Amino acid sequence: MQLSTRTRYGLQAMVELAASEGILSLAALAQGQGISSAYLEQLFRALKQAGLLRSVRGAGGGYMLARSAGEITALQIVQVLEGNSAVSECVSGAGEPCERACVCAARPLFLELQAKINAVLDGTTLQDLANQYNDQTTRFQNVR
Amino acid sequence: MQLSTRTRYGLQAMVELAASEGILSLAALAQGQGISSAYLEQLFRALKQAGLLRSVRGAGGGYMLARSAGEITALQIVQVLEGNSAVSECVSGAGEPCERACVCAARPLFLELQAKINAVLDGTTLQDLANQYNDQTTRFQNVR
DNA sequence: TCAAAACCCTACCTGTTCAGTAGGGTTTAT
DNA sequence: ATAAACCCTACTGAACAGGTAGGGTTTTGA
Repeated sequence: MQLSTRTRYGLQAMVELAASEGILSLAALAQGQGISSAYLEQLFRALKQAGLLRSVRGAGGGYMLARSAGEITALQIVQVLEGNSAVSECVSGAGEPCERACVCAARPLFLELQAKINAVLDGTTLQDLANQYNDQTTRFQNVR
Repeated sequence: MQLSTRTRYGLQAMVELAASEGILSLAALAQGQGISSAYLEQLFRALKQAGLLRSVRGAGGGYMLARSAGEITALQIVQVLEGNSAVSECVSGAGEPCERACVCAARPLFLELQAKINAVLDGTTLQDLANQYNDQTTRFQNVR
């Protein structure tokens, strides 16, 4: 039931991009999160192919959001990075339900669960997260 | 993000027990779901240790719910069968948040997600699922 | 009584996935 | 032209999911 680290790292890096409102290099982002840039690169490649990121090559280059932060939802990011985002195969939109669907005792529960999860993810944009992130960081710095 | 088959099978079997309102043998339940009784047994042992099931040994024995179906929630079952029921370590009630919690961009999202998931699971009892199951089965039989 | 049904328990196995590394390419600013 | 930075493929090691195997012990019912 856990989200993968791919998703966690990817989300965090996307929020940093949203908060910085500009271009950031892979190396800078990776260092900020304490992971290797090679690993973060894999995640960013997937996000780029999905149309959520744009990249600028060459010295001084880096990554930036392909759209405004308010137009990118957590759901979009999760769907790209999480291999299997459905709670159970039988409720993944694409595939057909399992052959026992019409007698599956748990399916109504799974459907409800999936709906709520998607609602939360789809209702949260990078802008929302970036705002919270800024508040949090500010408070944190004040405390120090 | 998927639930394990342990959880799915366990839930389904528990609902069957709730719907039958009596004692059922492991063999009968396993056959009903098309899995081996040895596998289902593992799940049931865990559920028994957690106080959700009672067993009767010997010929003619089997398993039954330890409490009424209305008093057993999906959350209880999931927590027993799903090794790691939290969306992310940093929001699992027991452990402390990760060392980056106060600067984690994604934590507010994870907290909200976890809360909604738990609300759905905790708000669903075996009785609810058994009712839906009976309705469904009845309709299905009528169609045939 | 005694055999079979049924629960009880511990190991083990096997394939997949996660998490991450390695290492070489190509583009571009300076 | 050189170094920064993105681009891409392949591989690896550990953990876990999803079972199987095989031997107990308890109890019923003929």
